[in-house]
Amino acid sequence: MSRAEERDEADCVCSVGMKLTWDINDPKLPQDTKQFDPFQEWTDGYVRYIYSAEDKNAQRHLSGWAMRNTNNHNCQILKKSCLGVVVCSRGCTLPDGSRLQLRPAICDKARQKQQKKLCPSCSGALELLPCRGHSGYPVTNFWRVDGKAIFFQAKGVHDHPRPESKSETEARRSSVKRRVSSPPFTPKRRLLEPQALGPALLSCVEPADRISFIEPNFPQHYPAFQSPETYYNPHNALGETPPTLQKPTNPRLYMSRPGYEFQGYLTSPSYPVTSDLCDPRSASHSLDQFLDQIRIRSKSYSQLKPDPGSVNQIRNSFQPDPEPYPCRYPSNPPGSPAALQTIITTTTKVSYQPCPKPPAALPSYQSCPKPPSSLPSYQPCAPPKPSGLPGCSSLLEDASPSSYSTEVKVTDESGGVIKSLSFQPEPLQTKTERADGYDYRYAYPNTYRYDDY
DNA sequence: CATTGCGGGGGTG
DNA sequence: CACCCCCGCAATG
Repeated sequence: MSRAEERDEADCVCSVGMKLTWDINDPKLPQDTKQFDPFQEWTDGYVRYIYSAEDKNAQRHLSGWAMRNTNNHNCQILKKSCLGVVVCSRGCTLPDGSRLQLRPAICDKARQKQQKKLCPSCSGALELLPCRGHSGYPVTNFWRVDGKAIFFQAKGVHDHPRPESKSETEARRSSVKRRVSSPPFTPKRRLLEPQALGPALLSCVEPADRISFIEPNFPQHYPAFQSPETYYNPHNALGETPPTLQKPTNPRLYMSRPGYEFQGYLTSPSYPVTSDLCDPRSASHSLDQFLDQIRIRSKSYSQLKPDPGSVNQIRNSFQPDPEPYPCRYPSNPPGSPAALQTIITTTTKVSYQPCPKPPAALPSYQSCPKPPSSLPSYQPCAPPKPSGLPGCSSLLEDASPSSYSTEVKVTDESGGVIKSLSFQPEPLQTKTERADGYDYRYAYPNTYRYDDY
């Protein structure tokens, strides 16, 4: 009966995590969460989820993206940053038409070694496309255990194609090993990413993998069959959980990396700027998103790395924003009224102010050797208890399925205070995401194409 | 051998 | 001070 399932499959427009207003740095996170989000393998954008502490994948802090541990000197919160993706520097096309997009090794050494290898397809050099999706820095994921929940928050929008998922990489490894003893398929393809193999390989090495990785309520991420439409939206194409939670493909994602000349990863400069505003993510006035937009719009595409400095200035002048990120409404066309509403409404953000250290009562993320007295740099934390706002828990309680059972239900999720964004939502034309003619298959080769088979 | 998490430490604005 | 990154270490598989 799983409430979560019911909700996801239905028309929930918002993840449990997004429904509530919280920030990973809050001294107190929403308690008494009654619903959890199904695990999200490929999160992208500024999202938050609340997983059950029982969720294996969440426990492992898994992600489809290659995330490496980053020291944030805060043992309560685990921070990981994206390593990007390893591609063929020639941008060659694999036999099946897709492109090589390997998962960067997490270990620095292993990664260097990995990059010395040659493209299995054209023998060209491999190249690591670093992630700069978060104001010029890699996208970051934060994990924090609190009570029976595992809070997840992501910051940034990946500006590079997806690498193999972890399970794919593992599958490839084991299959490569196996091949040594008895090669079942064409060796050449074997050397390529599993995704290039399509169902064939998957069917032989993936099942267990996938099952272990994907929770019951997790749709398979490699649809056996895909309609032509689906792959326009790589996220959906991958059958990600609540399609609703996935952002529409964003053409700009591949624009900000002018340094790379292989066309495969670049879109035409004439990408629709408006997509930003059509994108639910743009609806947020959170600092991060704000920065992102500024960066994307004002920086010419010629600058590889927006200097973090200027970004920081903006950041500093902007109060940290425990921002209620707007919900996504994937199942809803961006141009639909409901979507529009979602876009233009958002919860009032609470001003941030330094708050007294939580009385060391913070549930420790993991055994934290440090004496509680010296709680590691705890952010200028949390919105002071918005006196006017209902507590999170009560919110939760109220968040009965009925209160958000339709996409149209967009208000009040965070406590009732709603306001419109400072920037006008553009006329929501039913954006054509491929206005630039960009072929997302290359951006997201992981997206199987039905014609591959 | 790779992954994961921890934590010291340097650099920057 | 917050944030970024690098590095090495240890446990684990």
